[in-house]
Amino acid sequence: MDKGGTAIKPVTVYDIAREANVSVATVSRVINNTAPVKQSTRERVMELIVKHQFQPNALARSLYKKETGMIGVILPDITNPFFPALLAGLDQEARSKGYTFFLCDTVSTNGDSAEQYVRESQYLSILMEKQVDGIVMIGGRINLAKPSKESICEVVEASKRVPLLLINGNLTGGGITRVYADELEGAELATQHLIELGHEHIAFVGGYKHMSNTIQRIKGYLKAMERSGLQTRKEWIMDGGFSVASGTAFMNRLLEHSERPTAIFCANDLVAIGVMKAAHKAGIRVPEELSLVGFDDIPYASNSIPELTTVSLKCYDVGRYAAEQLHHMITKNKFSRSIKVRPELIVRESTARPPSRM
Amino acid sequence: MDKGGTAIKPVTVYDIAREANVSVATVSRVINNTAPVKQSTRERVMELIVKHQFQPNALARSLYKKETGMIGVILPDITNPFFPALLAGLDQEARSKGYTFFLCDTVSTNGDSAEQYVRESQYLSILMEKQVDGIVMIGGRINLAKPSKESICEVVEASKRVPLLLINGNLTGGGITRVYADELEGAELATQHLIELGHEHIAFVGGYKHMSNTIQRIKGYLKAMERSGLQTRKEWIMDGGFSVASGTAFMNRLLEHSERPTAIFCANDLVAIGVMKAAHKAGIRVPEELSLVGFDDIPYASNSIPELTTVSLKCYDVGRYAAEQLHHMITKNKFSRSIKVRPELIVRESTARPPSRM
DNA sequence: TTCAGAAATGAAAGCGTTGTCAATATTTAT
DNA sequence: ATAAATATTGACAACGCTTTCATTTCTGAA
Repeated sequence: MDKGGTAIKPVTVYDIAREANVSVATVSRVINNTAPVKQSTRERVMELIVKHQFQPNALARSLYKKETGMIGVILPDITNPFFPALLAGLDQEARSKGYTFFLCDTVSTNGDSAEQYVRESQYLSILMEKQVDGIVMIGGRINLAKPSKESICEVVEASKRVPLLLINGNLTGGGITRVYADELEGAELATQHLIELGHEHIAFVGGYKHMSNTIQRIKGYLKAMERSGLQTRKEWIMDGGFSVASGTAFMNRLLEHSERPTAIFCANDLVAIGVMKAAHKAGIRVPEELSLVGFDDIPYASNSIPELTTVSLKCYDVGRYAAEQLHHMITKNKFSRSIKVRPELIVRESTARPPSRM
Repeated sequence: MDKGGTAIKPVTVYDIAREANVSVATVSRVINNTAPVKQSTRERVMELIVKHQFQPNALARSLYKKETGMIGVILPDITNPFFPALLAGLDQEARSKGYTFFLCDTVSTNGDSAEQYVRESQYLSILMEKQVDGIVMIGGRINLAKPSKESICEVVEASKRVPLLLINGNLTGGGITRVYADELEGAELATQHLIELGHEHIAFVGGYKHMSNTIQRIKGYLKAMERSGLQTRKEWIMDGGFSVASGTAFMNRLLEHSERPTAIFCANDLVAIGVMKAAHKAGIRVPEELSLVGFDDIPYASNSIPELTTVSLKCYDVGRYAAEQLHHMITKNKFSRSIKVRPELIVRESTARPPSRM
């Protein structure tokens, strides 16, 4: 247990107390301003504290106080540009309330989602053992269209022990508080935009049909199409990925047929960018010959050429609300109500009227 | 301190011990396999542990053992696509050794760097109070060309109390262990590549001259230019940002003059993308009329149209080495030697021979 | 049966804080 | 000067765990 050599022996309240000729209680009082201390002794203690650069041991404090000021965040992949905005919102709000984050990225290097799920479980345990004040879960298993019985059980069980909040995802049972974006409405918005521009042949590509977010987006797309009495085609609804690479693959598959849609609604921005690349390579101009709308409004969406029309899920707001709700759950220990946040269409350059028929 | 209502009263070793009719010592022994326990009692205790889903309190354990298994990471902005790869490397290596991360993002919402620096200090304190086993600092103040006396002092002071490792940055004094990419060599590589393609008129744009990374990159650029006896011009060396927006601004400024470079080496990929956008708007084709090389090899570099030639700083490796070194410092308590990792040129589509003169 | 040695267990100290409660020092009022 | 306040302070238990050291229980050999 001893690490030998170079480390300075940490100074404790006892050291300070001894040297200042007071009791540890008094030292504690000046540190925390928790009770009046005579001016002269306060100064004496303070001096020693700065002299020794004394830093109270948060473990001991938390052990006694039963609060750590830490919030654990479990997310599937920090690399996904979708998350930083969410985290920024969470952070902003949580920091102002004195919390600090414990980030747990469950991404598996080999992309194996089974491995990812076990890491979610592991982190859930670790966070509880570390006595975090609350836990936020984003994506991963809770994002499955059909979460397994065990997943639900595990999360519900955890939520009984520690304030736990779900962001986005699909774990609606068990009375767990959620803060989530209305993906269905977002998809409707996107599709409606295309329709209003005059498009009638609209494809949907991207995502995974076993994930709830994809299902919601497809539902929204279908709803908008139906409302306008527009036909949809099986071959024009494709899933199989959220990446740029999958986007180019989708587009290339679309290109194999003689008939092509005049607009594509992509499951997310990355896919849209992939589609844009493939279109570019095939000599198809966006938006003149092909309109594209993405989803998520990742920072890069405004960097592409042309800039991408997309729908913002208001991640920053989602994060803020989540932190607010969680704080409420921690301090009042109530199950808060779930919050749905409404998305917003961001029109940029990748959409236009369809090419006129000849 | 009581949070009332819904929370389950946590079960402790005492509860298990009482119900199993053994002492807490025995319970501890079966949990940690730290001494032989009779098979029958081990089973009895185990049963109760799973029955109550007992989870030992990591605070109490760490308090006694003086180790938390946590590594604190202080970085300036998780949003910067440069970091995820670094973190992935760190994470991969550190997790295998049983550590878990404590991520501290010091970004300030209003972009005020002064605020950022105080947050670095705050986090440094918080991490030490939370008794992390080690700390990794990336970017921020340590990245300044001239770090302030106080910064250096503070970091050196911290490094005396806890194993501390710097990634990249410029805090070379004080005998602090660093793991860093050789930015100078990277810049040389990039410039050399352009020169070998036949370019003679090469500009450097981006970065901030008060930051050490920018200075290194400019140095490497100048070194390569000089070696080949190529002229450089004051107006073709511009700094002022690392963002896409600043990139387009640089390009537009370049466009104001009648003479233009045939190639631009950008301080990072984001700037390169901004330049590319501005070039596209001005009707200048990349790479036919203008070659572009970026720096960092962020994931997006291969998503742009055309794909960006850039230099990889081997972030993943840097992260892995850092975790290795830090682990060594934690367990052996030695100051490890600093490690320099060599960058690599990634040739993609944004560079070509210069347009032939007419 | 008896005893040495091994195996299994328990009691209690400590890790570094905070908070309670009682004791002491200092004022203020009489 | 003295009693009755009030303002400061200290001793100690508690937080939940691990580990040391001593004790008890068991094993097999004499």
